[in-house]
Amino acid sequence: MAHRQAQQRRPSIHDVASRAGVSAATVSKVMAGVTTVKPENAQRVIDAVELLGYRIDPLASDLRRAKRRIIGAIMPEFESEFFGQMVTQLESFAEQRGYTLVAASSRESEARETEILARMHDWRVAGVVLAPVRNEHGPAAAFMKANGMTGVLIDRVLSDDAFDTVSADSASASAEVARELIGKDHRHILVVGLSEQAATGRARLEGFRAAARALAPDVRIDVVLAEADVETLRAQLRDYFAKGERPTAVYSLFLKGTLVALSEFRRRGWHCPDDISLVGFDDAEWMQVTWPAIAAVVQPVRQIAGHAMEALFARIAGGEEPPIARLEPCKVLMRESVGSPSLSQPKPT
Amino acid sequence: MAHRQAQQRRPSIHDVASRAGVSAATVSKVMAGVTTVKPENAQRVIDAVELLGYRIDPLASDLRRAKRRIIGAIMPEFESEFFGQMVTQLESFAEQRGYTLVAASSRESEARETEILARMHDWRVAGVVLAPVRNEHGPAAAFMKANGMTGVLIDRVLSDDAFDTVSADSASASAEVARELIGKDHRHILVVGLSEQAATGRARLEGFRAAARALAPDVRIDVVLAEADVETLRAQLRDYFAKGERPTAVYSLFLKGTLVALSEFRRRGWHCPDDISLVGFDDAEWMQVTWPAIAAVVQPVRQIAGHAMEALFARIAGGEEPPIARLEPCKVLMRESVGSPSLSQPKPT
DNA sequence: CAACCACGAAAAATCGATTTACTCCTATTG
DNA sequence: CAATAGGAGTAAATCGATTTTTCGTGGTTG
Repeated sequence: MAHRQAQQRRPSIHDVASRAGVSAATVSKVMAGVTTVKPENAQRVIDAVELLGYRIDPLASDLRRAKRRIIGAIMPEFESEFFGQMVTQLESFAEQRGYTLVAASSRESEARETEILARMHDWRVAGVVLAPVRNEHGPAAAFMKANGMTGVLIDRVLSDDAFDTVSADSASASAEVARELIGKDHRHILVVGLSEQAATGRARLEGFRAAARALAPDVRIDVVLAEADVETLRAQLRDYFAKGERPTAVYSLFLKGTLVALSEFRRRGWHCPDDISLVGFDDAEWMQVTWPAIAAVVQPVRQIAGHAMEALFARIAGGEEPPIARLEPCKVLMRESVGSPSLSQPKPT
Repeated sequence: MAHRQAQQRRPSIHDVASRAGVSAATVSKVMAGVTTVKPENAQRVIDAVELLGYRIDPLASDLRRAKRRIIGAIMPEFESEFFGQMVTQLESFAEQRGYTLVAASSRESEARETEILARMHDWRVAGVVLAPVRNEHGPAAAFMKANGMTGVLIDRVLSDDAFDTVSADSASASAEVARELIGKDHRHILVVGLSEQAATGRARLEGFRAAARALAPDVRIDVVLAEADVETLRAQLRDYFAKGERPTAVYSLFLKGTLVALSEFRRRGWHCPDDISLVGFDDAEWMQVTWPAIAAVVQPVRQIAGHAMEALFARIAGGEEPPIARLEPCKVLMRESVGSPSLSQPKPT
């Protein structure tokens, strides 16, 4: 029945042991790099490993160890550049430390988020990097707390009393956007976003508002916030413009909002920056090749991922310091979608 | 020393067993839904499970079983919408069957690809969904073959003699693009792509060329193919235009190529579709909100993922039929970036 | 020269399940 | 009524490692 020679069972530690004429324990020690093994025996083990092509089964290995070398990552989605890069980075950092990353998408659902977390808990992962759908106060974080899981919260979070958090410095970046827009003489600005991401969204909004008001007390800042759904935001934005409102600039607090704003502009036949200016939080590759190129806040994905993993591994190693909240500085790329309203005639609605 | 109650060990099957007053074997049977258990005992087990919050440890469970319920997925990158959606879909299908998906990015490197594969082999995954960096003839597929791994190849593949393959029907989609462009009176078309993805790229190119020639024998089709690197392609494209070539339309065989084409257009101050038309293989969300909206070939991600998983699980279940090569039909979305050359004056270079 | 120590290696326990093999019992059948 | 079949359950083996315990051998010391 054995028609394929490759189909045979992989060698186990015992196969190596018997081939090298030692016990399995000795093989284990050699593999772990323990020194108390006679050089001659170590060599025989190494030869046997080489000969048989032996590799440790991480599953069996992890079962016995105290801490399993698996890290879980939960992102709201994989489809955007931001989270795509994030997963890539996290995986790469995990790999560097000999951990396996298991990534899952909560698909913007808090219910799924908790389910996935439960499944990761079943795997007894050493730690979790959670980018919550909503914010740090959701059921997922509560679940982690209740079950004594170790983890780090990223992206749509500000700070937490149980977990380290790492996110972009939304407030500072937004303040810089405000400075740019005010500097270009915008005095009527619309901010669009989602109110669900409570803390982060508010930080972006308030950071923007405070900076703008400080520079130009007469500035008018309108706000269109949808609860959670992008399509609702689209409808609200449509209503807003339909009322005849004509801000000279729009600041979107998140990527999808930028897309929605752009598509509304095109519905109305407005062009950036002549008819209206646009800046969005979150950069994407395409934004620099379109015409006009879209101004955006670039989040430091690498730093966020790096510091998140750093914090996580510190906790896994047993760190007991009070949790810290990290804010990573963003870069604001002012591109062609932003101009000065004074230089162009506002088109009638 | 026990300062946190949540920190305690999770209940094992033995804890449940002793609480229910039965043996571990009985608990295992109840969990597996085996019928040969006295209803009364089954109930006691269920109660104990409920009370202790017991959940099976998939690691321990998999160690004992013949087939481990882990699926590996290897993608060239996570940053693009296509692969992001792909991973999301694959994860969701895996989850439906009670499998855990471990995804890794080869970061467009064949060396990494094989490394990752080796690591997945260490985990003794039940199967692998591999989207190879190059094509089906790379070292990764060879590794899988040599080690008797079961797997499915997707995306940058056409067919293989050892593995099932699933990919977009590049040739038909390209033919449709050709029909559209020829129909709009384009007679000088540039195709840009990467030659590394041999088979797929050639299918797209030949599908396009054949259909175009059939409809308009006088059509001139230029081709700019870079070996593997996007920046090289950019340079070659720049050279091409610098020579004074003025095709009326560009067909990009892959997403990054579309980005490169767009950015070269903007360097030269050309606008779509007045100065030049553009169609790209691979759609993205932003393409419908920019001005102009970019025409694109939409790949059926859901179908590809679904059929890949179907094929994979059939193999895992022991299917021994000869491998089949599936081609999923694409949709071509003609958007504003495509126009008729006759309607506009070509701008001098 | 007996007692003790250190070293290296093997034996055995362990991790948390699943599966096999075996033991009771009860019910059916010839 | 003895024999057999089947149901329900348990003890033990197993998966493939790691870790703890035990053991034997030499060398040192009092």
